[in-house]
This record gives sequence, C-alpha cells and structure tokens, in this order.
Amino acid sequence: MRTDPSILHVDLDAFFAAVEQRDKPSLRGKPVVVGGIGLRGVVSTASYEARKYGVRSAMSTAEARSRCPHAAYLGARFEVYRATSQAVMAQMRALSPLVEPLSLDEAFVDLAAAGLSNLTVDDVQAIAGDLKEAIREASGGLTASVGAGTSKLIAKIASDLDKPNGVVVVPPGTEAEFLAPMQVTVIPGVGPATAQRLSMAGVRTVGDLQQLDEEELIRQVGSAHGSSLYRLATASDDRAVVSDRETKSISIEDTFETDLVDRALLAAIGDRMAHRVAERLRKAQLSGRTVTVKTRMHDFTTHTRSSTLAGPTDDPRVIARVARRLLEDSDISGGIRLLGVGMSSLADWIQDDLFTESEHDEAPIELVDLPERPRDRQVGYYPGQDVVHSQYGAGWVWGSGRGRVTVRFETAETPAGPVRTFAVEDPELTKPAAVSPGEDKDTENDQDGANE
DNA sequence: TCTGGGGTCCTAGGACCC
DNA sequence: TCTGGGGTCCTAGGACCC
Repeated sequence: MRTDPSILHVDLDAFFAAVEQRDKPSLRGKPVVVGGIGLRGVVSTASYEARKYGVRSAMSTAEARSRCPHAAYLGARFEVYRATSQAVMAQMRALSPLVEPLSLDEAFVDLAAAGLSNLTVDDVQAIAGDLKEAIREASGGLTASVGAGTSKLIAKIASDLDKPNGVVVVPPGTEAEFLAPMQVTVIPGVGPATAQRLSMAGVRTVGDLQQLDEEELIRQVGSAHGSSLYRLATASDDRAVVSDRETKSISIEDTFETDLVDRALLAAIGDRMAHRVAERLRKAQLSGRTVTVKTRMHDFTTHTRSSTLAGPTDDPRVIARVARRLLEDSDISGGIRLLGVGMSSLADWIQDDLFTESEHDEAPIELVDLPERPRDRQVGYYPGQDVVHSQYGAGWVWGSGRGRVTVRFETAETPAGPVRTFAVEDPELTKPAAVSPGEDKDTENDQDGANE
C-alpha cells in the first residue's frame, strides 16, 4: 500500500451535455439531455440544469421528457466527444506517463509514475487544481472533478463527493474510516443484486462489510466477488494503474423502434452488422475466433448464441455467414427488439501480405466455402454427400467434426495430396458427423451438378 | 409514456482429454 | 462393467460499469 495520496481519479462533469453546451452557447445554463431520442431511447447524460428536474443517466428518454419537457434533447455526437476526450487525456499524460482511461470521460492518473514521491495532501490539492485548469483550457471550458488517495477505490469514490468542479484528497491512514459510513453501493461492482444479498445479511454500509469475515462474504456473494469486496471494504486495495488494457471483444447492436419478426429483414440487418464488426476489427488490427449473436425479445429477455471458429478471422463474409446461422437457430417468434453481432477471443491481426510464400503454405488455417446446410439437418456436413469449394477446386466432404472438415479432391492436386483437412467456421461441425466416409451415397447423383 | 450501446468479469455445466 | 480426478475449452447467462 502507498503512503501518499498519489492516485488521482479524474471525472469530467456531465461530459456529453457539457460538450453540447460548449458548442452551442444558446444551451448554456439550460437543461440539456444527450442520449437516444427515439421511442426507445435512454438518457446518456443530463446537464446539471436538467438533473434538477430528476433527469438521470439510464432513464428512458420518454420519462425524461415528462419530467423536463422544456429541455433540449440531443442525439450523441461521439466523434466530437472522442476528440475532446483525447485532448483532455493528453493533459493527464503531460502530468504522468501512467494514465488509465476508464471511458471517454474518466481516467486514473498515477503520480508516483511521474517520479513524484512523499506527496502531502496539500501537494496533491495543488497538482489537481493545476490539472483541472489545464483540462479547462484544452477542452474549451469543460470542468472536471478530481479525487485522490492511496488507492484506486479511494480516488474514485472521492472524485464523486464534490461534483461538479471539485477536488477531494483523502489523507493517508484515514481510508477505512472514510469508507465506513458509506452505503455498500459506493463500491464499484456492488449493484442492486449484490446490495440486495448483502442487505439480507444485515450489511448496508461499508462499515458493516468491514465487520464481516472473508469466508462469510464469499458465502454471500461468491468467491471472486467476495474476496475482492473484502479487500476493497477494508481499504487494502493495491490494484495498479494500468495504461493500456487490451480489447477483449468488439460488438455492434441496435434496438429497433418496433419489434421485428421478419427473418429475411433480420438476416440482412445481421449481415450489415457483421460487416461493421469486421471493419472495426480491421481498424484495430485484430481478428477474432468467436462470433456471438445477441437477441432481445419483446419481453426484454436476452439470449446469446455463439460459435467459435477453428482460427481467427476478420473476413466480413465469414462473420456474416456464421452470424446468419446463429440467427437461424434463434427463436424470434413474438418479435425481437434488439439484434447484435459481436466478436471475441481476439488475436492480433496479421496483415496478409506480410506472409512470405512459405509461411502461406504452412498457414495453419485454411477456410473452405461450404454448401448451404439444409434446415432439417441436425448435424454438420455429410461425408460423401456434400461438395465444398476451396482454392484447390471442388471436392467431396470426406469426414467432419470439431471445427474441421476433411475434403477429398477428385480433380485437383493439393500440396498434401488428394485428401486435405480444412478448418471451417460451421458451428455444427463441433458435433460429430452423422455418417462415416463411404456411407450414405444414395444422393450422389443429385449432388453432381453442384460440382460444376 | 419502460428499460441504449459499448464493454468487462464471473459462474456453471458439458465435452473432451489425460 | 464401473468408475476416478484435474485441466481446458466452449457456451449461455447474469451482474455491473459508463
């Protein structure tokens, strides 16, 4: 544990709304609500003027409109917020090389990494004041609130205590008593569900939490959550500030104005989402192995279907094809209000032309185009029955299973001979093949035409 | 006037392998 | 014919955050 309050948490005040007020002077001093402005929109950020009327983040825009009809309702302009955020983060990086952004409007700054040591509360007060001034100038007038302490938890909670435009430095050694009177929900990670469970055990404040022993806490909320909660509550939080955390998933989703039931329309929307996901993967120089399709039903129940490929891809056609199959497997009767497509199990993307010729030959993953699988077929591709297309020409499926299909080529020579195994993206191939090679050839004549 | 979009992390069960 | 653990990978769902 540190002995000086060298971790800052910087939080921009009502960020999206403040940017809109900065750019449109007529909105200054007036209630502004930024978020989804459609029928099913929710509030991202309300200006402080709008908060007086009870408008809050995550509230439906419909409710916000009834509470504050005279506010300005604006859709989000993420490109503008991103640019402003970068200017603000640059000010923090000028102060310390170790900055951990949590979102567009929040970051931790580690002053110890800037070579500053033995900082007093007054030192940190002064540093925070200077940083706020630098942020104000760099952002065109935005204010920030800053919290500081010996840990991330303390800094984060402190930044919330004097909003907007405040600075709170928690003196070293006072952390446990600082936390004790607060509700358990001040701890990030304790939401309604956890608060409810803790409350049934008689725990409402962090002080109550401090009285519990770790075993008891783990019984209440599970092992990972319990032990981390125990450490946080007792102010023994030694989590490091980490500057670049790697992306774990990329996804696109959309809530429709009215529930959709038309499979063809949903398939077309899914295709477009798959292409947008692929585009973002390429921009980030990433590729992924797991495709996930998310659906939200009319009654708000949410389902995901996912399929993991044998190798990573950023190919929009591959992602779209897998997404389409996953969507076909999803129940959409009664209509769905949301569709999403995402990619995870991400790996660093390697640009194709960086491969040398020999590396190409040894590339572990080769994909083949598989025929459309008939709706009623329960398992993957049928050996001796299905024809696939590859860079070596067309061939018969010889065997399949576990993300792989073995293909026998009649007309093309492949580097490995007439039989070659490919990785495929078909989720059904994770199940064993229905028939073994050589059997079930009675439809061979029907398939002949497909070979041309 | 119901409930966004982008994420992260955790859990639990089943398949599979040794 | 019955019966092991342990580890890893995958899938689905849920809690939570901004």
